[in-house]
Amino acid sequence: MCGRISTAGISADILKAHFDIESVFPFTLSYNVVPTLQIPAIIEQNNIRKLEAFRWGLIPHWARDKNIMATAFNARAESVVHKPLFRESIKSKRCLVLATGFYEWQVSCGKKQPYYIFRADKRPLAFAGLWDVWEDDVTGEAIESCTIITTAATHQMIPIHERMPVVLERDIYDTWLDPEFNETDVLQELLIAPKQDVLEMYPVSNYVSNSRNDGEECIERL
DNA sequence: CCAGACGTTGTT
DNA sequence: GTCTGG
DNA sequence: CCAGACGTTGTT
DNA sequence: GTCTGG
Repeated sequence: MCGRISTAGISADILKAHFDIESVFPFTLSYNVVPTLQIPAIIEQNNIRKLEAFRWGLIPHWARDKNIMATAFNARAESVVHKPLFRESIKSKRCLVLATGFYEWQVSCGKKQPYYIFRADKRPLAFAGLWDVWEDDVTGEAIESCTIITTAATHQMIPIHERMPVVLERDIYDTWLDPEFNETDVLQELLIAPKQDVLEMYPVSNYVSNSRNDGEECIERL
């Protein structure tokens, strides 16, 4: 799993209804959302922000230069609580990264077949995410960055890929978004046991494999 | 103590 | 910032 | 993550 | 092979 996700079909009203949020930002629908584009995110309770402002890949506030952790594009649920890179964010800078679905490439016989994966109930997915703010000592430039947490694939996903993003359920949102809550053992429990049978998937064309491509064709069933 | 690392995926 | 390795 | 580029000079 | 852009 990586940053290739889709916001196809999400609207502000849908987000309000599903996430119990009072205000949302205006944003653009995208079928093939790459890490730096319009991925909505909820940061803390009742405060939803456009992830466009965020850089994909967590840059911890203590990083000497902003490129040092360019490859922290995912965090593993199994270790996120203990890793120096994530241990601060996991305590008080958790967020939800919202999408209607994501893509994963199944490799067999050396060929890659992309799949579109989404909730069977058609609701938006809420990925468990982390964020942080990094400031340049010299220029004062501030960069907000984020990442999502991955876990072992559910039995449904296994045929396609070994890992998948942590998809949180509605009853978890409040706890996950509460910056005061920092019982890391409880948080880890939430992450490592993904709910089964929540997702549905179908193969899509290779059109989506080029991240410059966007539009309905990305999620058309083959 | 100080210095240096701090990450994941996928592929080999 | 905080942990690990030496 | 995957796909695609990977370069410079001079001219508009 | 490795980096960049999306």
